Amino acid sequence: MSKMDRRIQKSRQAIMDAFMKLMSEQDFENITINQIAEEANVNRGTVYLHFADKYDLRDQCTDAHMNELIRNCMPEEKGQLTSKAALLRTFEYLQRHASFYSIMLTSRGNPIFRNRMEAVLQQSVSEHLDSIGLDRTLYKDITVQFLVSAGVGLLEWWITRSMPYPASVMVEQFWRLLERVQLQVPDEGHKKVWE
Amino acid sequence: MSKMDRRIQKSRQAIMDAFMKLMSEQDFENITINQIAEEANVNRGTVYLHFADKYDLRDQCTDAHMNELIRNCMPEEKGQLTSKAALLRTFEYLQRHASFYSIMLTSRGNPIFRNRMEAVLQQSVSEHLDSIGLDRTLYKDITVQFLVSAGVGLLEWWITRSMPYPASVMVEQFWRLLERVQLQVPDEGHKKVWE
DNA sequence: CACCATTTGTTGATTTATCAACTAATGCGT
DNA sequence: ACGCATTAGTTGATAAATCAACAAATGGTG
Repeated sequence: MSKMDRRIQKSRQAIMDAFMKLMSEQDFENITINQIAEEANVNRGTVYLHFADKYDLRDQCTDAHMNELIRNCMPEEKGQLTSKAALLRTFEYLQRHASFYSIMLTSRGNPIFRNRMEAVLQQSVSEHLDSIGLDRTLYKDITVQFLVSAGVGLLEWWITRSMPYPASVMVEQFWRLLERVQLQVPDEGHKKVWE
Repeated sequence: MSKMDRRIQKSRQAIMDAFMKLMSEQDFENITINQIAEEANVNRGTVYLHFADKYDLRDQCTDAHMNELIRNCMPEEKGQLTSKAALLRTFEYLQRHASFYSIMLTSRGNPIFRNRMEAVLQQSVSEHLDSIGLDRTLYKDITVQFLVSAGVGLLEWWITRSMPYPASVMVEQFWRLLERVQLQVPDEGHKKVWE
């Protein structure tokens, strides 16, 4: 994965960077391969050498960023998003790369980000639930989807609204909500929060 | 010249940029080809594909910048450095690219910049003297060398002292000195300035 | 609708960059 | 002076990028 010919890395990066730049300037559908190649200073054919078309480029671009996110925020094996530290890293990472994620999230009509993000969290949350043992009255798949939707939705909300709160506040609030559904060991004692 | 394969332009540029970066950090003699290749993100062999060795790289780097200077400051054919406008463009250009020129000028022991600059001005000044007709009592070659040394020396002085005056002041002062040796038509009337 | 320009993909021949492997040279410390 | 490690160049096989030329699709304008 990391032992590729230098040229393909450079070309891919140049093309992706060019694509992102164009995405920040105009609507996705209006972007042409010619523009991308020109902006990337790459022959048009080279684009097709790496990407099937615009859409494939958009998807791979998303995936690349998503992998970076995982690599940076959840260095532990089996991407654990279930510690406060990891959560904070993630929010801060998104904040640093807001230029990308806000573009990807605000371009209406492609739920790619949401889908990929959900897929990533699906596994992470599922494994976590296995490890802590779930209340017998709760269906696992339903609980997973509930938590994943909540998490991704919260992230999207935060990004698309230009991060109205600092990452630390978001993590704190999110953590409290997780405690309420009793899927985390409470920080302090075992007092029931909804009595 | 400008219709080359994209790859060679990119490679040459990357290598030259890397070289300049290293020049700003350490002494020329201590720079290795390995460092250059690594900094440029290029295979070591690629360096040798474009440059014979360190010294060739240093020279070509100088020439490239020099050609850029000429192209930007003296767009007229036969590089005329004999108008106030061209002079101002030149000083301002040097100011913009001070990062390069101050490095090249302060690296002791290689008069490459001075030599190339003089060569460029030699021709320019020589042609100018032909066009305005020289005082019979003055030898042309001597006059040329006098003016060229003065000009280049002034440039070096300005750059190496971190441009203590704005470009406009330098041009104004330089122009007045040129007037004093009566190789320029005075801006205002024909009054003798040294009477 | 028809026209025209642009874009889209594809192809094959060519050039360039990459990599690994090698020898020679240089330098550095013991 | 002797090893020992790094650097300097070189080489040949391979992979990638370039370019030009192509046919097909698209999209706006009269």
